[in-house]
Amino acid sequence: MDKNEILKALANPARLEILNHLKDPYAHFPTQEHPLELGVCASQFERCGLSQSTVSAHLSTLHRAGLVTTRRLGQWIFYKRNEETIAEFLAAMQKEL
Amino acid sequence: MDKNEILKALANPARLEILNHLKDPYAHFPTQEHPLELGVCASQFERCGLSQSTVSAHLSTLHRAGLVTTRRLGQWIFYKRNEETIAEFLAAMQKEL
DNA sequence: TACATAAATCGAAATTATTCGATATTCATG
DNA sequence: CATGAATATCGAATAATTTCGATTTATGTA
Repeated sequence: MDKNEILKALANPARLEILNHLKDPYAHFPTQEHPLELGVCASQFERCGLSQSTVSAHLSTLHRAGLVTTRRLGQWIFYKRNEETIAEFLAAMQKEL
Repeated sequence: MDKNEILKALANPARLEILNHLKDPYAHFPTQEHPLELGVCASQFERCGLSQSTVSAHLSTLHRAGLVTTRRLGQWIFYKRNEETIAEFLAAMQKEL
């Protein structure tokens, strides 16, 4: 867990919104064809008003920081929050900040 | 409390180090002439290997984010952690992240 | 194999962050 | 009022971030 990588990833409103929307996929991504239990696929996040390539870059940043997990199923990649890393980060911040 | 301002302020190793060193001034700034109860004055942070103007800019960023308080005494400005804002931020992260 | 869809990557432009040295400001002291 | 010390601000160079459209890659399907 790289704390600075995580802080840099969180220091952006769009990425914070992505992480937040992932907390309740049923509320925020009701249009997804695939079951939301699998996760949310990348294209769904374009409703935040960003282009496909920008969304992809943000998701890559979140993944690099360990804040989301990915799971490929066919041509789709499903994203979920990585609650373990998020909890570990929050605990570290409580302790060290 | 602007969460994004705080996250941006924290997403930098130098500023994180400043905040951390302020947790135990007696350990990290034993050379300061003035009593450390007043806080730590800006020039003390130059021991982190950054120039005076760079340190000043980092302290300004931390102050703008509300993470430190300042107190002017004569020609010195003493810095302390703003534990209230830090605690508020940590609580918000626990709740919202 | 050809085509369609999802996502990643590339290249470029605009903005923001980081850092410095030099200069300005603020305040105390002689 | 002149000087010195602490801090802030300015201007500039460089690097990193953000964003896009275009292209590429990977996968599934006709």
